Amino acid sequence: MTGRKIRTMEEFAEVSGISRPTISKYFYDPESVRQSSRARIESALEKYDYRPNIFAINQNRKLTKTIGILVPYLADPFFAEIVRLIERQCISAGFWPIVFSAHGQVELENNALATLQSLRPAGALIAPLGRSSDPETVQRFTEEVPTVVFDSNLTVGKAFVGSNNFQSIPLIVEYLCRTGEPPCFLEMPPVNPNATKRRDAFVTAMERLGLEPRIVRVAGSDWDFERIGYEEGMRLIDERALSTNTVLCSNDRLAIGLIAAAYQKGLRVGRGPGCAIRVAGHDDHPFSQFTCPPLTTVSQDYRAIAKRSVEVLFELIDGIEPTGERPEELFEGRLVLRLSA
Amino acid sequence: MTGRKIRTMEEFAEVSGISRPTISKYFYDPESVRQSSRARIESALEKYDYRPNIFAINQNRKLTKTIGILVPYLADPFFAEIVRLIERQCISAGFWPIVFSAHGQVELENNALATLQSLRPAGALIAPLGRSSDPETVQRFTEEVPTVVFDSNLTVGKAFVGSNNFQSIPLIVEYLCRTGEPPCFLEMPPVNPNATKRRDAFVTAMERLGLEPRIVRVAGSDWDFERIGYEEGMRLIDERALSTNTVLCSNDRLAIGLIAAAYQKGLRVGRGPGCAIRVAGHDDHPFSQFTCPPLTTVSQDYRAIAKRSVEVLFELIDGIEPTGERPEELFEGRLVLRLSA
DNA sequence: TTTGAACTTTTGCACGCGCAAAAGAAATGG
DNA sequence: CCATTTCTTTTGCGCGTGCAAAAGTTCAAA
Repeated sequence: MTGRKIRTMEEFAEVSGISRPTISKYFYDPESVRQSSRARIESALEKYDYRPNIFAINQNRKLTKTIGILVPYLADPFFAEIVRLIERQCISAGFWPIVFSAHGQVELENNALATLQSLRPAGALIAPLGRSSDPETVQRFTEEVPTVVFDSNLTVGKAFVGSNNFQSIPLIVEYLCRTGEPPCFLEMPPVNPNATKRRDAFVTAMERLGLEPRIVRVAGSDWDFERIGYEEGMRLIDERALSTNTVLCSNDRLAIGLIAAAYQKGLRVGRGPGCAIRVAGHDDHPFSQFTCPPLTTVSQDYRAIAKRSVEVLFELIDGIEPTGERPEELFEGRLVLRLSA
Repeated sequence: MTGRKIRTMEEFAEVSGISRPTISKYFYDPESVRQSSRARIESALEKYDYRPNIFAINQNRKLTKTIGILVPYLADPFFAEIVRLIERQCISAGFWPIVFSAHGQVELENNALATLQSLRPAGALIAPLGRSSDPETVQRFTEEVPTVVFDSNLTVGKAFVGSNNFQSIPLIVEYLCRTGEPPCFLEMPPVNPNATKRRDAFVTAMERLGLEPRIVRVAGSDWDFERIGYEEGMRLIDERALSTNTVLCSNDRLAIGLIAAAYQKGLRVGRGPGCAIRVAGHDDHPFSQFTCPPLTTVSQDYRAIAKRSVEVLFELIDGIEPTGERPEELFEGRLVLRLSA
């Protein structure tokens, strides 16, 4: 890294001895120029510190290399993890992922969408807030940029990739019924379609087993699930409002809060003798294996969801539009038996 | 939202009846134009859906409204939370935060730095990987863009904002010594300066109390701290290698893993009678209150760190350079007494 | 080995993208 | 009437893209 500062492609063309249009081609796709040219460019790149101006590039190119990722709440370990996987995929495919979080608020989601759109990304992967999303804004966004929706299935975008709640919930319901008292369902705040789908799946599963589905609604409408699970747990235990010793939580974060409440109240959690309550979750989020006891849950297939979302988006970007219905790819959950239920 | 699509500022100037330069001024700072002009522009904005082209703006303006945020590992709840706070601050000040995560890898950190730099941000808030960072790359970055470093104090950038490990660690060490057996120190993988600072602070604190500082080094060099804490905990318990019943972990994530290991091994964690081991952490990260038992720890002042980092950056952006030494602002930890120690 | 036709890649040039900045003139407001 | 604010005009930011001409490459035939 020596030599004078290079500011423009023109200057870089001079010092590298290659014409500017060719340099331009090179930066779009290094494969698209002759080997000898590429070698000369790259050796010049080692001597001079030059990077094309992103803004000038994007202003003129039809297709950007930017990919927008939007999640409802990045501090949620589920999203943190899935974003991590998605980013990795994008980077290794030569794209530039940019992450936005709505932090649970519509205004921020709309804001992020607007910012994202003005970045003119090649495509976007979005997990909308869900219920509190502003449908019009999301809709308008998806009309402008090729979008794959994941996790939370608003019926917008070109495709959806997520988990099959109607497979995963019955899986754990049947397990719980087979091995002990039938569960009641601790319902997460209905922030998105998953919430209601999981509840409905629970009802169906229980009825199919000839059992009465008992649902416990929780107060709160934000993303502070551990707290909600904890507070609701404290209340339920205090008021002896639990009609069964088994609780299926609609997600792991809720379960973590509930387990904390049980601990606080001296209720032993688990499926062994001497245990007062069984707690199960849904998602197998990154920290669920470290609860005490470790959480029995249904995993979401993080890798598959991330991988497939990105694949579908790349197909969209390459102009491969899905024919017929808007495709919805649902991955199956896997039972993760640990000690809490 | 009616009328034809507006594509350029020129067109928008036409339909709003205001000249283009004035419109330009408005978008840079709505306060900078006369009330009556502002009103006319804003009423036009309601009728026509127009947003200036980001790329054209940034290409020409010296000062962007973009602010880069870089953290080493976004799936770490500590960083997720602090990023959330920082983003909020930036947005409410009219800036556009863009978040990057190094995902624990140098190449990705360098990559993010390069991408960020080419976005020509007004400033950046970065928490470097630390030990594995590429000093040259980080250094070069900070020379080009006004940078505040937080959490992990590499001696680059115009300022540092973080926690005072030499205050927080003694705080909890003294508490632990006062209320039971002196602790040993479960050392996090030395991924960044905090790791070694906390260890040194532990040694100093113990020596000041006339006690022998015992350090337990853990294997692993990644950011998978819960797993590391768990595996190391299992090993320590199996081998009866713990010389004391009290363990101070250099961060909460490690402690969460250790508590899980203790649970697995049937060791009751806490400070009450019948407890076999006391575990304490550092950070008070968002989920520490939901461990079983809830984690005794020292809090980092998230809000203060986020707030002050952003403030200092804004001062830098406004041209207020710190005089004299590169300032380092350290916030104090607060003892958070819960049940684990 | 040389030649030459057929291809492929590179070059030089000109134009355009949407906007900022600057400067002087004109309009507005109190 | 003078101080602000706005308008008009010009120049330029750094690069993509299309075009025709030039240079390079390949390969079979001489």
